[in-house]
Amino acid sequence: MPTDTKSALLMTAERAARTRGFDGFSYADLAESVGIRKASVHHHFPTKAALSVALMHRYHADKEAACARVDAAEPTGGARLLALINLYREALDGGKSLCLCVSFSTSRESLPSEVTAQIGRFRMMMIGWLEATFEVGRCDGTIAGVEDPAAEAAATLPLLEGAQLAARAAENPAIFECGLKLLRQRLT
Amino acid sequence: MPTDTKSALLMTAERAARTRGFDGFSYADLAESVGIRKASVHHHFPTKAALSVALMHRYHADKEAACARVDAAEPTGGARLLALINLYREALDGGKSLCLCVSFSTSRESLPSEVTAQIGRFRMMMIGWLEATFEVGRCDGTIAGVEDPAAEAAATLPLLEGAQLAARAAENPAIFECGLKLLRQRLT
DNA sequence: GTCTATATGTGGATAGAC
DNA sequence: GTCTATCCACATATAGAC
Repeated sequence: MPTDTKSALLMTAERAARTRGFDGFSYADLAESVGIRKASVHHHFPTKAALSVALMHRYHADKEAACARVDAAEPTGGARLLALINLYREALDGGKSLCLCVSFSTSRESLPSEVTAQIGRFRMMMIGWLEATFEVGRCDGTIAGVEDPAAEAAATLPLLEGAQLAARAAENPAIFECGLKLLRQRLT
Repeated sequence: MPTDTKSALLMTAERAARTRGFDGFSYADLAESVGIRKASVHHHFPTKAALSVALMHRYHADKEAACARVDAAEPTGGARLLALINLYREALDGGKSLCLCVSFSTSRESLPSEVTAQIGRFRMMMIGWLEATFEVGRCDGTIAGVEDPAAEAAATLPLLEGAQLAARAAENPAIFECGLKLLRQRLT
């Protein structure tokens, strides 16, 4: 059996939000992509606000699972951080898209307050993972020059997100690489 | 004599774009703020695309001048970089607004390609200034640990922009401070 | 330069039949 | 669950008078 309609809508909506922004797609767009009518989209997600909450919820769970997989696959702090950088590069999709967190952060006014709260929780989760990763890297020596893991974590997430935003604005992934060069040089 | 209508429109539009995004304000909003009618706004800026170009043009010139003033006022690299950080914090306006470059970067789909090009030129200008500043700081010893001024510059602009974006998303300026803590500790 | 009036399109959302 | 049909609000933009 093919993917059910609700999942197809979530997938299509996430891609659209990440490439064109939350205001950049409409129920009409989703309907056409999935092959149903506008009214049917409203059956699955009564309002666009409800859709945004569902998207962010799924995104948080997905990324948290991805970080756990990185921890399981990579023993060193340096390798883990490199894996996260790679995830952000992949999300950039050659300069055409952003991660959902950055995309939603830029659409603040159009989103319900619940999504604002979800964004905050997502960033806290990511910074927590980064802090633990820098701590591991400090101990095993695979990340150079770490003195304050919490401060490193608080700086690394905005760097990743800002580099992604700049690269997408120019539709040029090289900008992402330039921004991350310094950090990458610290990894063994 | 009071500010002329065109300047008033640019000022109002920039504030609106920075707090609510380019898609977050309409000609009706501008008209009401300035005290004229929608059709009169079109007299000054025929299309919203033309308005966006004018905004970005003015913004580039303003920021370039601000950097020049910093250079004139501060002799050391560390003091100059600190002054730039302060400019980005002020643009955050307590967590309510972004700098125009970040705001426009997030509205890519709604903007004419000329603005995309302007954004690219703006970032090149800023990275050039940052590279020169890191070089000065490296020589005079007021920025610690500088080995590659170009890489530092390429990392610092996305950090500033990403930290601003995250702080605005949560409407919490403390997030900006946390992100910049590490960099600030390197300044004398 | 500013106005009234209007054209035209599109957005999110709902009612009610099948 | 999906459809047709429709509502209403608001967006950008234009025509033409003053």
